[in-house]
Amino acid sequence: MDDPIFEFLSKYIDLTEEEKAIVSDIKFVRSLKKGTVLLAQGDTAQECFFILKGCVYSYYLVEGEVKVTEFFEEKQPITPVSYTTKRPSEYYLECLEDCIISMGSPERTAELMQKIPRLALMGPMMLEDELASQRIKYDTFIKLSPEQRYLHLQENSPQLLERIPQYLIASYLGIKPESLSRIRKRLVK
Amino acid sequence: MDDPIFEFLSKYIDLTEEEKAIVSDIKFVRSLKKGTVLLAQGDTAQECFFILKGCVYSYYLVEGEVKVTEFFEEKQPITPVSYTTKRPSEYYLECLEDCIISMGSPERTAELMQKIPRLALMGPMMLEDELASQRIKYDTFIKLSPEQRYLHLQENSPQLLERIPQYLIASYLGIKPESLSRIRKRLVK
DNA sequence: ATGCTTTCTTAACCCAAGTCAATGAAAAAT
DNA sequence: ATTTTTCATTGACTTGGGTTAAGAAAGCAT
Repeated sequence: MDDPIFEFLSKYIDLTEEEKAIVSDIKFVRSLKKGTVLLAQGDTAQECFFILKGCVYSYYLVEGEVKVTEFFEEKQPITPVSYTTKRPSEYYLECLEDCIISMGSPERTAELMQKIPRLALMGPMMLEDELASQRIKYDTFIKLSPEQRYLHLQENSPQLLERIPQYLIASYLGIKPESLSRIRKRLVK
Repeated sequence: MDDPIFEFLSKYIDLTEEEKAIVSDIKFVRSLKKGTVLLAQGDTAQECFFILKGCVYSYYLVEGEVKVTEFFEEKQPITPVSYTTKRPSEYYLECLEDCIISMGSPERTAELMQKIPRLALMGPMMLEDELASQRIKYDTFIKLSPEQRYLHLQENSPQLLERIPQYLIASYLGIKPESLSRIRKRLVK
């Protein structure tokens, strides 16, 4: 059983084979086409996600303009703010490629917790990790200029530059596609 | 007993008078002069903080330049990343005014948890709040231009503009003091 | 293959923020 | 009270990202 979901869970908790079988039994996987909107602004999230295959991004629509805040890849969990707060989402979640995604619902989560109580310990641990990475993201953005942010991305997540269109990378860096083109040109020298 | 610390705790948990007495007994309060460094880059935090009076800010030193990431005021808890991870801090925490601060240590926290076990429930709740506000901060920064960020601050935290020197506000907005001066001048019209 | 759409690049021009330097105002130190 | 230091503003000039528009390149569908 080399499901990516177990590789992820093992970061927090060691499951027995029986427990893995329970998880496999309960989990709900769907294949989604590129462009599928997992969560729209204004809607309240009914599900959280775990990416088995593919790539998802989150963005705000500000006066008709896309402002990308995050890319998610394989083995990453996505817990929309709206899923936690039960209030309408301020941002979109959309598949950037054809995706295979495990969908989490409050009901399935409750069932899992009931059958494997110690899974509940994962919650705060994931929260802590999430908070740490969110802080790093903010601090990095504040500390660096657009050009430095591009270099930082190249250094730390080169695979994103391969798989994601440049106009979305530009948005993620807080600049326009034209500016990213110029930055890349400058850096070649 | 109108200690600000109880007003804060009541957001998460209702304490009886006896429990409040226990908290009062264990808590450790100190008065600190303006300019006191609560945590220096490179040091590992031994304490977390709760501001009873005064104002604290966090900043990175990047190539000799101060990059402010956050201001903390009365009734705000400060849990340095370094306190959670036990690794050296990447940023500074410093008193912007004379402060009265309640200091939290692992030992005192353990003692509190032992005497009032349900306080442990607060941890994940605070984490969740912290994560939400961190996300909002990042998203706001990404979505807005420097000028819009200034207006946003004026709208949402006008008291900060009163009590904090402009060159630190400028840094917090991601710009230079001269630029903030010009923005303010533009906006007067 | 062929055309159609999406994405990327380039160029010319504009504007806001950065830089450097000087001055003035306010706060702190003595 | 006066000196010193810190903070805020202004001006002249530079720089880098935004805007607009055009064309090239890469993907996609038929």
